[in-house]
Amino acid sequence: MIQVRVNLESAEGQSPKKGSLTKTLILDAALDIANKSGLEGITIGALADKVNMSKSGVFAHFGSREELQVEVVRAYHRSFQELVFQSALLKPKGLPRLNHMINSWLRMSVGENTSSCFFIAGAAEFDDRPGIVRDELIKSVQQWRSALLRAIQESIAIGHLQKNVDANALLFQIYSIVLGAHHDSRFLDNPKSLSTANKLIKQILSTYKATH
Amino acid sequence: MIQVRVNLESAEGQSPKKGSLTKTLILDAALDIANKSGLEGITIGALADKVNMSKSGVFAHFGSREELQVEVVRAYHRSFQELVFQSALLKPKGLPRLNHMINSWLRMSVGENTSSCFFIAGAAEFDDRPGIVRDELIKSVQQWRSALLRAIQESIAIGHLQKNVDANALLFQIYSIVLGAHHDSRFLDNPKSLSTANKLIKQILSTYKATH
DNA sequence: AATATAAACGAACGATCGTATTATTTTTAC
DNA sequence: GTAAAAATAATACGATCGTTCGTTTATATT
Repeated sequence: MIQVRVNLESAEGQSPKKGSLTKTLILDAALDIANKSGLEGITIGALADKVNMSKSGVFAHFGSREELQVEVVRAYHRSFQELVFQSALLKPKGLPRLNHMINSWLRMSVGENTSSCFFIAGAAEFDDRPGIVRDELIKSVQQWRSALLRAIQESIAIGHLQKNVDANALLFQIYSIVLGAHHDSRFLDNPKSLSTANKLIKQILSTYKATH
Repeated sequence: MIQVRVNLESAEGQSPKKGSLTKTLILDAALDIANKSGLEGITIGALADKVNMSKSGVFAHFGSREELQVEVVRAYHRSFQELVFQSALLKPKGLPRLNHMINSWLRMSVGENTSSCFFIAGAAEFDDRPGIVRDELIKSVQQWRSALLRAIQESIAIGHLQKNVDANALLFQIYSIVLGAHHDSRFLDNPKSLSTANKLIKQILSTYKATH
């Protein structure tokens, strides 16, 4: 199981300043809540209980609940980058890397635990709610989609996939399958959704595979 | 644009009894709200404003907000049945019927308007919230999936699709694409999502098409 | 027309939420 | 060790929510 944790961004100053320590603690707890109940499930009161602080104490670290949610998205994005994206860069370009990206993303989104992918759950939560949280989510999702698209294009350029493959269409197809797995797993409680998605992606990619 | 309306279920008694009239009115307004803001966007106060009634007046028609939401799901299901499913039965069995089901569903979910498919939006809203609303949603979705599966199986039996097609896998694939289109349209504001989905489904079905 | 029933209202309650204000404690810096 | 600064707490406010209750109005029945 892939677990998301906050990596504190103590880049600039080298004195952690205690305050940023607890802020990390709070964000960690917020990630936990959001994993189970979505970003809208993050309530300052519940968060305060979880970290044994007063509401106002928690609140003071962020200017508003919206800002808190934005920071949660950012924290998740950083972890996602690390766990899914950067680890895929260790794999060789082309299909190996693309496959690795998809697989770890799938495991993260449709894992055996109750957790869920923010990019998917958040999209549904905020698709009709404009604001900075939605903006931050879109930014993250587009970045992730760009990474996937790049991996597809590289697979084509290298010769792993056929030259005439429509990269954008394939991206849409892959993204849809992950959405489908997420849906079947979380909503319909279908335990086979992960393997179904894996099989399907394998099949699709093999269809597009270049004959060498 | 496909518009969802409440068809009052005055099957039993033949005197509409005024009360059920306004109940229909309320459900209609609730459908309107839910289309834009989801089932959780249905608030009794907002609903009362919309139909020019008092909160308690609205409330009295349903035992609770949850019951109200359940009735909204049921009302949507009836309309869905009528607009998408029953109209597809007029088409000949096999691929024509299957295509019709998918197309009207897609138009309904990813139309140019701001509306959204309850089965999709509701799934995301209630995938982590147990209760009677979730149960009702699952019931509806499973019914719709069964109908789609049947259409696929008939297409195979008739000989429109190859005999070795995995019906359940194809169902998953189709459902995922609609989810993807919904996602791209609602969250990413991609205006091409409908045509992308249509093209992809056409391509997939043609791959599985039996050579006759 | 009189009566019984159903529908709608108005006001209030209790809970929860985010947030602002003010005070207190703890940490940091010198 | 002491003063400045940062972190946390205590409290309260206003808003919104679903819900309850007693009353009034409208409809149906005889």
